[in-house]
Amino acid sequence: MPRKKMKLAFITSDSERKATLKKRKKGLMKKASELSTLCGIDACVIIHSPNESQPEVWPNNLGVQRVLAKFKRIPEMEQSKKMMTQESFIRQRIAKANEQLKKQLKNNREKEMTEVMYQCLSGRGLQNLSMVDQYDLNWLIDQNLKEIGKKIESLKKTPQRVAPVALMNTKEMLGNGMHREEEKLLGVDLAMDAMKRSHGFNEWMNNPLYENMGFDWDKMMVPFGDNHNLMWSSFFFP
Amino acid sequence: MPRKKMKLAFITSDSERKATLKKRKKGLMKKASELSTLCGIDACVIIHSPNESQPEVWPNNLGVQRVLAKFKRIPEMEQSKKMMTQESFIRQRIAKANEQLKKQLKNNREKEMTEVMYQCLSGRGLQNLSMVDQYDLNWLIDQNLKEIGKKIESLKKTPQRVAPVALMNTKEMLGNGMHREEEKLLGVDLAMDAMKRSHGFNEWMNNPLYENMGFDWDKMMVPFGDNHNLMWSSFFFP
DNA sequence: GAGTCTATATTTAGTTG
DNA sequence: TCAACTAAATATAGACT
Repeated sequence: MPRKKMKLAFITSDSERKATLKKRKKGLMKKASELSTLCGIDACVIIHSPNESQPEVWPNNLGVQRVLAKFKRIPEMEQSKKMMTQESFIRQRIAKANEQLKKQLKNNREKEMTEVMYQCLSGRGLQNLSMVDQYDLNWLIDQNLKEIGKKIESLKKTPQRVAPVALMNTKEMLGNGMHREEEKLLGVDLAMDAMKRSHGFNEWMNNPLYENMGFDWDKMMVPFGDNHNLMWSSFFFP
Repeated sequence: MPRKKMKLAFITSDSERKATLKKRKKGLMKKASELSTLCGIDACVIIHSPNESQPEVWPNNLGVQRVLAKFKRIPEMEQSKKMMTQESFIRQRIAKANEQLKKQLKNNREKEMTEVMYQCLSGRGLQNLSMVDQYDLNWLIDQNLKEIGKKIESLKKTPQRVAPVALMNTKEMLGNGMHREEEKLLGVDLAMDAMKRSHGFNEWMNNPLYENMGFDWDKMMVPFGDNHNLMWSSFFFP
């Protein structure tokens, strides 16, 4: 909806509500008409406006009767089976929104961890990281190393000897810090600019942003080990 | 509809039709849901897809039953009165489209005549103009002169004496050609650039563009004098 | 109120994986 | 066939008449 994104709730102003009803009723009828024409199907729409003794229908009285006749023919039990009920419809939309949220959160988490990795490589230590963060960082580094490994494989034909890096133990690297050469391999010099902001990760873990947003964390959690703190890891980096 | 403006007709390709049905069905349901929420009304949608024993309905079985109960309560005779039938709905849309077309055509005609006026002022004669064109040109010039008159009135406080131009007889001007000063008043020098194209107006009157477009000229004509050739004039410049 | 206009929001045809 | 994406087409909220 234009000019302003309005929220989907009952419009309290009488005049506005009436205007919207008029516009959208027309729109709905048009859509029904198009659907029927394009796909050659039988359909009907019935709208009971307040202060109107007559309902407004599409396509017309006869059409509605015909569609209703078909509808009536279906036994009660069957009707409630495959039908798209209002509830299932809303449920579906919530599920979709949650999925997108999840994707975005995973994305954000990856970016956070990438930043931590670069901070670590630039010399600042890991002492402020929680177990969860360390776990995710580990995962992220492993992913990067895998990619590097692939790249090295594809470069094997050249005479330079760089392969060993890919075989190094990740925890060793984290513990001992990396040497200048490996840093280069990871593109540190080029990406150093990305290190502008620095978050307190414990604060982030309790970020109020993710509270009260009707997001069912329990349902989304996939068990992975016993440690409840591993929620993030198990969910985003299984 | 995106990417390409598709024509509103039965989609022959099975797979495409099915895909469209799926998308649009969802869209229609969403619209119905929004309308109901925003305006607090009772409504229902029923769609019978082929190869589906069950119809798909909004909002749900119970909701449909309730809406139908209300619908049934209305006596047959009344039902067909105020209802928006498919026919009246389409008729309405055609009327609207025709109105827009009419507006556009009037607009175009005004532009054409403005061009003719400037051609005339730049020295080329009127010998190729039909009676209709001359009539409309006359109308257009009168309009322009009225505007000039108004402007002059609002400039009366200044000492310059320019008023007489607005009082000149339009036909005299057309017949005798205008003098340099009046030309300036009409903004000829500034607008001379607009004179790029030149149409044969008789050709234009029979322009195939306006044939076979389902446009009911007879119904749109408003009688004005006996001369059938005055159609344009009477319609656009009454 | 009922239309008209127009800047945005939403829908969706066609495309891609 | 399906879902995701994207660019274009449509729908429409708010402003204006």
